Amino acid sequence: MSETKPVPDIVIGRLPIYLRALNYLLAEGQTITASKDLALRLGISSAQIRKDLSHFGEFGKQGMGYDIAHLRDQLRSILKADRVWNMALIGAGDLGHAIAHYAGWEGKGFRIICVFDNNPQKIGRNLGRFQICDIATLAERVRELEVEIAIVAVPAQAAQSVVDKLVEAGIGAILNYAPITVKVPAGVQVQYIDPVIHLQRMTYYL
Amino acid sequence: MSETKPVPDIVIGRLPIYLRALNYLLAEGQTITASKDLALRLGISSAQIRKDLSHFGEFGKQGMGYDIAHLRDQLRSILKADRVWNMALIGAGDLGHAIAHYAGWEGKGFRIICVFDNNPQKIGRNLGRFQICDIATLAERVRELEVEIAIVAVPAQAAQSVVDKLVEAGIGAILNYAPITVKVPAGVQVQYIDPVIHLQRMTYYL
DNA sequence: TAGATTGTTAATCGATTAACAATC
DNA sequence: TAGATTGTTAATCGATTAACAATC
Repeated sequence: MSETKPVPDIVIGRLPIYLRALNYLLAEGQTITASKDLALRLGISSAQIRKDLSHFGEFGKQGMGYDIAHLRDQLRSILKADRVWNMALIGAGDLGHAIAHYAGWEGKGFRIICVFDNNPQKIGRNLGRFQICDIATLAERVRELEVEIAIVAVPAQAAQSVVDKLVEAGIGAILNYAPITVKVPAGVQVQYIDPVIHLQRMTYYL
Repeated sequence: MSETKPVPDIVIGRLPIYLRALNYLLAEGQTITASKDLALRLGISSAQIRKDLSHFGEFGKQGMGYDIAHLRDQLRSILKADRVWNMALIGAGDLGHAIAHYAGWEGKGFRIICVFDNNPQKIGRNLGRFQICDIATLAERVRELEVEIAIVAVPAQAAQSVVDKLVEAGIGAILNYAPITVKVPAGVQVQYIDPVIHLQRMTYYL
């Protein structure tokens, strides 16, 4: 009888946007905000923001709004952004190179701790501060290093087989930069980053 | 009386995914596909694919499915992906560097043709094959070079003012890598790329 | 023809919004 | 207290799906 409906994916998808905005407001030195303020900043209705938050509890005070630091902490907790996540990077090409050097992770609780490739020319060489490992050693290293998230930066043709290996190795979340939709078993999370897709979503309107 | 409802944004958002899959099938040497095939590959219902396409015309044959090359051409035309778009890159930091060197654009009809920064230390220097220009010269260069799309790769604190300058200069589409939601007038397109947002959308489920 | 798949309609499902009592 | 804003309900809106006649 304790049928709790899961929070819709679309709501979860907005929480990181809220969290990002709250961090920004904090950095600006603000301490209080209202759903109307956030709504104006984010281009989302205030009712939607309140409704989204209400899935998780009551974080505001009537007449006052929200304590930014408090709401930030709550969202970090809900999203599990209050801990550090170990990530593996698969693919040591140009794209992998850029991702490995990207600074935006650290400080947000995400860190790349190992890099894999299947090219014998690359294995053993360095990519930034990492030694490139043979993808054949993926499963054991993922276990040893307690990797929970993988970033896929291999060519489209290789992506599905890499993803299969990752799933096999017990990875639960994959950030896929390869320009292809991949198949994963239910329960494994995949998110996509493909700039071309975003650009084509805009050119239609130009 | 010619009230034509615009095609929903969410439908436009899926078209590039379809196009990407069709290109992949073509590269694999296939010539025909059915909505059921695509559905299986993309994790989308076949009814939805057919409905999405029906907004733009009748591209299939009953009993047969779709000619891949033909449907690909149609989608390219709808999305205006059958021409070349000139892009300006704003921000010559680490992220801008990675974006400028990213190879995935060319061949898809997108090309960066100029790079801007506001740092006097950087202006005049080279970023890859580009000489970094003063952002103060943005408007005139955008006009001269017929730039229609901008990629924003500046720190969050600078993003809104850069976006304001871009809008002022007549840019109609912005791909924003800065981790902040920006305000633009109606009619200006913005798409966001922030890996942290994608990662946080997954950790909730882990 | 028989089999398959489209394009489209109507039904279902889910998400957004408007409105307001509760309350700080 | 008066004013403001939350959390939540009910109404609206829009998107997805199931089903099937049309037809290749």
